[in-house]
Amino acid sequence: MLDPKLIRNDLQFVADNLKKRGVIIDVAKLNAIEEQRKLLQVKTQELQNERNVRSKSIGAAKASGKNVEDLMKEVNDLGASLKETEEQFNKVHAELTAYLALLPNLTHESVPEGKSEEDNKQIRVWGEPIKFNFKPQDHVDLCVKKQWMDFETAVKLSKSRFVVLRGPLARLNRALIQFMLDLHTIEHGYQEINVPNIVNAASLYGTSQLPKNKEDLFALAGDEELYLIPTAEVPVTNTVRDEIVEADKLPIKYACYSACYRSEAGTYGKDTRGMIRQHQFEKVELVHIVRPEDSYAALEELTLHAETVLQKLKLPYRVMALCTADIGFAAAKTYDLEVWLPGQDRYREISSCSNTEAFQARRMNARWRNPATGKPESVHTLNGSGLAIGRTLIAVIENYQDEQGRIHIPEVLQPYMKGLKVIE
RNA sequence: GGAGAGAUGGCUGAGUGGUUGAAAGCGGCGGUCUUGAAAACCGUUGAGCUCGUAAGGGCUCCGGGGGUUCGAAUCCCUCUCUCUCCGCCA
Repeated sequence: MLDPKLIRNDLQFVADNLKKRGVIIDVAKLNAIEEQRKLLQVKTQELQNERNVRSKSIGAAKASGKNVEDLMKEVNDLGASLKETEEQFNKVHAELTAYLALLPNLTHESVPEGKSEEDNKQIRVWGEPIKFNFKPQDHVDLCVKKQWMDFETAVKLSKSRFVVLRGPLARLNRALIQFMLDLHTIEHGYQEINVPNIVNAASLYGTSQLPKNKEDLFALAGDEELYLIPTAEVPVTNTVRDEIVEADKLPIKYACYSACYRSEAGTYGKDTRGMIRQHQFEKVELVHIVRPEDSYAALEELTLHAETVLQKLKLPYRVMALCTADIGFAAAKTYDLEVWLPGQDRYREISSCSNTEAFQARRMNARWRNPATGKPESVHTLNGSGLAIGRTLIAVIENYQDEQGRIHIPEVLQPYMKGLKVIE
């Protein structure tokens, strides 16, 4: 949610910023609705005040034994017009709130302007794509015939876009999870957290997967409105919903392993081969809750923490600053990490690190007590993958293959594989 | 799944229709005393919205939503959650 005060005071500024995303808002119409809201709110409050004052006088009159019938009749008439004004106000207010909930975050001034993902800006490159002296295979060719990776059985069990992992690959998958959690908790100072994988609508509204991106979610059948999490960002960030965090508790840094579930609506025919795009995948998510003045330093830090995973695995990657056309709904600024995949002969997204500033915090009513003012103020929230497990697994498989189709185990993972150096 | 009890401010807890945004205690903050600290004493201490240049007004909130009433923390309906007992269960 954008700052309502900013909407009121400088709507043109908001409109100009959103235009860079390709979002056009009707400034005149919005201003008119806002004007209405103000009028009705003031009128409602005036009538409420009158009712309160008169009702109190009835109490006083009654206590002194006077006849109160005329007084009561007067206030009764007042009640009707109050009710009507209240209803009008509620309607306008709800309309305004619903509209604002659909507006994305403003982008930071450092975000490159663009028209499509083509305009994302490369920030830095780490490592170089390996030159194989044979034709590298992709993860599907490397793993399916050995039955380490089994898409057919997954379809039988569920449907397309699921996978079954077996034996050494299942173990390698687990090793990656362990390695990442250890790295972030022991070396990067994160607190490990384990959270529900099923959440309510309020949580999804808080991190802004609702109301706008409902079609990307798996909803549970039943009387209650519940959803599978599309990312641990939802439950982890919502831990501070409706809280006032004391200043000395900040920054809060959580590392969370979880499965993620996405319907991938609108991606038919995209990445249908292999386990690049699945309905269910695993991820170690990083979340920061910080003071507003610290959030851009925190974004750099969080991104570096995600990069460290790739560096320790010796996987070549590049960092991209998403442009105004490609950046997510809640984000003010986003870096994507893209890992080199020899099987596709290109870089693919493996992590997305975003500063949402106070956008989610306002929706969640997540605040901290600013010692400078003594008042509760919105925190800033950040999130990033550190990293997506499935895609990291693919990257390891494809980058660490040899001519015989064996997969070598990266050094940092060997302790998690009982010292195993190669799987074949 | 069945039966019962409950949800009040940072916490404990009073309040069952009329100056109650809410007693009291604890905690927090400020002060007096003290070399310092503790104790004691005094003061202070919820959030959101809104009008106003300001000073200062006003509105809303006692788990959520709805209703009754001139007036609701207090009465009614409903939902959610918590606790106790029974059953089931990883």
